[in-house]
Amino acid sequence: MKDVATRAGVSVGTVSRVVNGLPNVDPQLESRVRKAIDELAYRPNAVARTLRLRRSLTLGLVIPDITNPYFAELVGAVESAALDAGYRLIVANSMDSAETEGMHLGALLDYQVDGMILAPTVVTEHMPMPVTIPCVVVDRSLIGDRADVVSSDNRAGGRAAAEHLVQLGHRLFAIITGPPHLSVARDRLAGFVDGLSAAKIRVPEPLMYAGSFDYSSGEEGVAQFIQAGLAPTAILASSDQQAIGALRACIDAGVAVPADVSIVGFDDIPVASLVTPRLTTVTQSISAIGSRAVDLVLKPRGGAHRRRRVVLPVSLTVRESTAKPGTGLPSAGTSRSRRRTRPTKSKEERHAIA
Amino acid sequence: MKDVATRAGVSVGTVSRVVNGLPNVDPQLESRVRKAIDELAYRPNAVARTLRLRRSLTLGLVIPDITNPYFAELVGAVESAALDAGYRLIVANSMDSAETEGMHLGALLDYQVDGMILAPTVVTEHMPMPVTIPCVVVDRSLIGDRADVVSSDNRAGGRAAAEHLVQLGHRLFAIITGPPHLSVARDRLAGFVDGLSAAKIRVPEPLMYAGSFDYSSGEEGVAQFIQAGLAPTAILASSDQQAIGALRACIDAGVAVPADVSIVGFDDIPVASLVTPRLTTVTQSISAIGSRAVDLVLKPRGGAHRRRRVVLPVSLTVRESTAKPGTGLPSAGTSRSRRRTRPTKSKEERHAIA
DNA sequence: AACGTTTCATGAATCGTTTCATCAGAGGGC
DNA sequence: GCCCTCTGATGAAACGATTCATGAAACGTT
Repeated sequence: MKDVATRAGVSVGTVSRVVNGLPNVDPQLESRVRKAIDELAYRPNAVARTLRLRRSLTLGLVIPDITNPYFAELVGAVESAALDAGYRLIVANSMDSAETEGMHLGALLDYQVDGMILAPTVVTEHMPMPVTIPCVVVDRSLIGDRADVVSSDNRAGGRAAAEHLVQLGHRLFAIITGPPHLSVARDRLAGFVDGLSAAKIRVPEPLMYAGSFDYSSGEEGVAQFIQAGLAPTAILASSDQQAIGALRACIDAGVAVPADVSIVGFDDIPVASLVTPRLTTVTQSISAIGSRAVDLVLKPRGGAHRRRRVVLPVSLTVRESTAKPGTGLPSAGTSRSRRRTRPTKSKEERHAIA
Repeated sequence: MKDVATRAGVSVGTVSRVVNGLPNVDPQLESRVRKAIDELAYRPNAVARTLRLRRSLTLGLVIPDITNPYFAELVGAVESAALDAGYRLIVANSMDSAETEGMHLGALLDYQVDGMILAPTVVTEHMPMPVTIPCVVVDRSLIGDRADVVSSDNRAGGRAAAEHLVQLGHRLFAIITGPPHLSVARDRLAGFVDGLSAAKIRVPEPLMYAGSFDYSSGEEGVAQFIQAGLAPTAILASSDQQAIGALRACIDAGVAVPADVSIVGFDDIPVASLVTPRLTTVTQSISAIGSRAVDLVLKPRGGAHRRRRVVLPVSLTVRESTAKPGTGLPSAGTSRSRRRTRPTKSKEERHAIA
């Protein structure tokens, strides 16, 4: 900037005013300055600007796992909302580790981000929650925390999924839930239970499986249900990844979906409409979550107000993975299932290439 | 920092030396300073430090589409490699737009990142390539560019995929390629052609479809092949997303995979082993790409050297989507395919939830 | 006692911006 | 000619860290 100033024969102050489009600058000088800027290919140093302005025009986003398609979508949504608002975004990935998460949080603070959006991995009461900058939690909410929250109406979604299956005639259900300490998981489960108990249905203990939201939990859940030998005709999964894993396990066990067993997922990630059968699932509007979160973080509530809580509507998308009740899952010990329970490893060959 | 200094009764210089663990500081003073730091919950301002040090300990990564599972994995790999090297990562998403990409590039430069890793959307000769900081291109390489490159051995992968199918007995192939201006797409195609021409096989024009790497290109490709009416028995896709889309289209057209038609993908994204049938595909080691890229960017070549090029080996993972040749794709006009060509829209219902 | 070394602490300059107080000059009104 | 106002440009002081030259004390050696 100093170089630009000397080249244009003005002071740095004037260059600054040209760059920022402030008034009170002689048109002739302005063009001289612009010329110098072009010639020197000058670009303002955002770090110095941040230091002086004490705002970085940057938001931080911390997510548990970028590899999860749901969060990948969330990143996209938040980034474009932030961009629209004139902010840039730093994404950090905690890899489901509380420690990494805390590290990222601190680093983002050190980086002077103007606000933070986070989808926490863990509930930590003593999380070093940045009181200094606005902060909103998405998807999952922290217990006893004072941060604003935006999430989908997980409970209503769960209820709708359950009601849909009940309406199709199902009576014996299996449920795959997420990590119990996450509110998303609890809310979805509560929704399932709501919908089922309205029809006086209870789910027996062995037909509940608590895992994480990933593919393998779906497979593990189904393995457990088969062990239980109760032959449920429908599976309520708490994420599409779980549902796809469950689907995989059903097929491996020789169970036809939806003819024998119905499955419903949650989230509506892109691949949900590509698997066979296409997944019936609860779709949430990720772009709405992203833009509301950015809204909240950028328009902080006045000090005294209570924490804000935005709950966004979801919808049920009925595709091909649900139908009238069939024969249900097989029991362990059936030759059919015993023979084909986990063929994954055995059927995969890996060939190095010279 | 000044506050810490006055509270501990020392100068800011001393505080700085304590914080950075520099020698020549009296143990007694040091403990006073540490106490003050704790009491004031002082955290160093990374922005000021960057300004002074002229390095941010930060790397930038620009990718075309975070929603693509391949890039999501890449982000994870690069981030953990960067973290291991003591750097943090800013990820930017160009959403497949050259303009956004340029914007992000500039913004990262303004942010004084110490190095840049990019998977460019477009080949722009006059891309404002940052000569000022080290920069490496991953996955795709720019034509005529001077940046270092790390990528998988796409050509060998393509060849292996083709040879695998030839070996199974296939003679009539269809190929789905990626955007022709991307070197990844060209290399994979060249590999397919290598493998096929070794067996004296040529692919007729109507059985080549050039799309992007996403799901829908796979579906569109199969639609075109069916129109062509040549009944190929195997499909070589240039990405797993394409392969999954193609698989979807086959199933919708009543074609059994792999009984009627074999499909092989490329990348080995996580969901590739979950769809039915599990995808035979070329697996690349994304974590290797990530760590090599970080290596290169952090250890810049001396000025005079030629551009470096790292090509990583791939392997062929044989799963369930390939088998001996079957009846092949149906022709357009077959009642079977006509009736069931695009049922997607018709079979999906969306229910709002009160 | 004079001198040289070593060990620590200090203060000031610096990084590249923004912004505020100041000031020079032009123009108008009397 | 004097005073006032207004426009536009300047220089210097921040912002929060690092670092370098300087200097003060302590200690050995001669």
